[in-house]
Amino acid sequence: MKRTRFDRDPCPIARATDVMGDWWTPIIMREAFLGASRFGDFVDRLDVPRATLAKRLERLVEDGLLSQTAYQDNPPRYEYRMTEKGFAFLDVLVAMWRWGSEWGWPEGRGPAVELVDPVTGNEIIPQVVDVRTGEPIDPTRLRMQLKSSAKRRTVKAAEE
Amino acid sequence: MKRTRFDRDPCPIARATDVMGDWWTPIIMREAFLGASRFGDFVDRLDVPRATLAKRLERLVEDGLLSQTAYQDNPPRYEYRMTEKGFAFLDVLVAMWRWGSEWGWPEGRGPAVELVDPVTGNEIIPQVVDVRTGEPIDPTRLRMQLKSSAKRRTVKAAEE
DNA sequence: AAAGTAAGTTCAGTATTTGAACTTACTCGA
DNA sequence: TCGAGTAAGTTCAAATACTGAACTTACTTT
Repeated sequence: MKRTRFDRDPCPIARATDVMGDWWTPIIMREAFLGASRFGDFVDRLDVPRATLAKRLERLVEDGLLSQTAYQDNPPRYEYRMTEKGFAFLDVLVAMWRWGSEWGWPEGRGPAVELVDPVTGNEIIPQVVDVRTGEPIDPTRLRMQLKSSAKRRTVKAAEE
Repeated sequence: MKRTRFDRDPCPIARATDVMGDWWTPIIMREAFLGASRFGDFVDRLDVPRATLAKRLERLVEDGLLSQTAYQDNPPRYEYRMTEKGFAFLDVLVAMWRWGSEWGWPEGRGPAVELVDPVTGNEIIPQVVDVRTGEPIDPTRLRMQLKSSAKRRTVKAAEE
């Protein structure tokens, strides 16, 4: 019996879960973003078990969030770098940051870290919005449904 | 040996990972948001193993993302409902949706589902932005650091 | 009275995670 | 040139976690 995989699921949330739902993976991506690139960088920063780390890096490379570049041949040694797909994933990490900051500590306390723009020095406060309106997502006005293109096709088929 | 927990980690991403990094949890939260409330609702919609589901619901209640309300006494039966903390988590799901939609399918294909506003009928395209500027997060201008309040205290101490 | 329902729990077999020790192929300093 | 050090894994055994199927409990319906 292996773990149920979501990589063929029609829902984008399930597909994302399949990639980043492995224990340690979001934290490994955080460190990759913060500059870790070699195996030892991750080991030094994270006390993650080496066996687990090796498996996670392998999968992240397979899934295209990290790329592997040899920096030495014998023995072969690699550097792991964020790909475009990996950078895009940052939005998820940042949404987790926001939620974790707001809800991850007991009342009255909060994290001792913050997000800043190194150019302006301003604090960055992430928020998820709708591109069309620029407004935050309203949970009471959010539905998931078959795409209108698929719907249209169905309607069209029904009309014929 | 038990799994390394991140619920005391100083990083908000780690705290979020601790809650939602369990396999099935994001998908269970998706269904809860879509209206599932009883044990059987989740079983019907998700073919999740009942034992796993029971454990996840228990932990989500413990962590305050779902609340448990008895709708019958003997035998005791509960309804699981989203709390404010659970609704806030929707931002993370929605960020996962966006990333999953864009990167979870092979080139040229995409998911057959979409997010819509049921009032206007418009598609909702989620994006993570900085509240201050309204602009998307630029991965090259994002640093995580000790909070300025902590820094200020240090600077002040140094000045004295 | 028998069958069905709802929400779990129990079970045994796999799979995964963990920490510690081991491996490989250099590189450096004495 | 010998021994120690480094880097990136791999291997191992023990502990957990996940899975699907069967079981339980206390009603409710036919």
